[in-house]
Amino acid sequence: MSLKPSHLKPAEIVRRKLHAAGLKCTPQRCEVFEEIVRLGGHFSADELAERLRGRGRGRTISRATVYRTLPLLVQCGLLREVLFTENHSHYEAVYSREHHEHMICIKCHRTIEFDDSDLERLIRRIGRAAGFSPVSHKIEVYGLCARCR
Amino acid sequence: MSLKPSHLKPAEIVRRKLHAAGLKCTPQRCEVFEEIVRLGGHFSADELAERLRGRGRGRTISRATVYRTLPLLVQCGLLREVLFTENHSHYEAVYSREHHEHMICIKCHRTIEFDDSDLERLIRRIGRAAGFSPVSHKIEVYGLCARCR
DNA sequence: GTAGTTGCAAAGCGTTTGCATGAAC
DNA sequence: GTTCATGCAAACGCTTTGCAACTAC
Repeated sequence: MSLKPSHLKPAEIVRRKLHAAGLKCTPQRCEVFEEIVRLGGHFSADELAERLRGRGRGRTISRATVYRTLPLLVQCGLLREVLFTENHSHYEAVYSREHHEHMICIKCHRTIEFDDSDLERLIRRIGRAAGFSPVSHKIEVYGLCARCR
Repeated sequence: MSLKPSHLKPAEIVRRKLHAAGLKCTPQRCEVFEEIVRLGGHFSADELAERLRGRGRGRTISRATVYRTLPLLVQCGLLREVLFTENHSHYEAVYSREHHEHMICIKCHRTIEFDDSDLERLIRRIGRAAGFSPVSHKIEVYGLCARCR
């Protein structure tokens, strides 16, 4: 990431990123991203739409707009998709978070985030060895968390 | 896997596994599994239901039965879920296939299967280090395949 | 002014479920 | 005979879309 999020407001980040991608910046898109930053973790499109429906300061943000905006934010590198275990998309902000993977407890469904540089390196090496140019990846480990064992 | 699939017909495999799990063995369940073995790769529930609808030798297999059967086959270790990129479940047979991960081309959407023992070992080690008892995992690497570069 | 975005409501699609019938054990 | 599986059709929940009004640029 070239932008230093800590020095910029979410609204400004999203404005720059959208423009960089040749997309228009609208109040709705800003508010979608601001809400994502506010909630700070994983979320489903539906969940987010629900939060924004109540939160409409003056204007309402329709479910359709949320669904249309999220793929755009992924496209301009502000979000990524995660946790495809359930049958609907989940996202999280790339902004202000380091890359990480997920461990998911098969009993309590809590998720633990982790990162491991050896793992990252190995994944890239394996990809290249297969004639592949790795761009991104997703690792999910299922098992019992410390509390549930 | 304790069963040696190469020595047994799919119908026999599924019969044993279902009984071992205390589930009934029905012609429909056998045919579902036979069709899965026949097609040999990934598939969605819907896709499979479609194939089985035409294929009904004598009896038809309803979409509902397919949807009800797949989780049972996962439960008794014959299938696993994979590729959650799309918004519907995908499965593949565990039978006769070694554990493997997926690389997915972001351009042509072809998938390449791979396996790496270092990677497997590392994943398990990281899990344990976090106080986690890893049971299974899923790795998806996205990028450009050799042909699309 | 133009191209693109929004909200609404309706449609879409994969999946699940209630119920009466039927089959496995 | 009892318990569980099946097929059908209807319901479900998340997501997408057509359209007319509106807004960023």
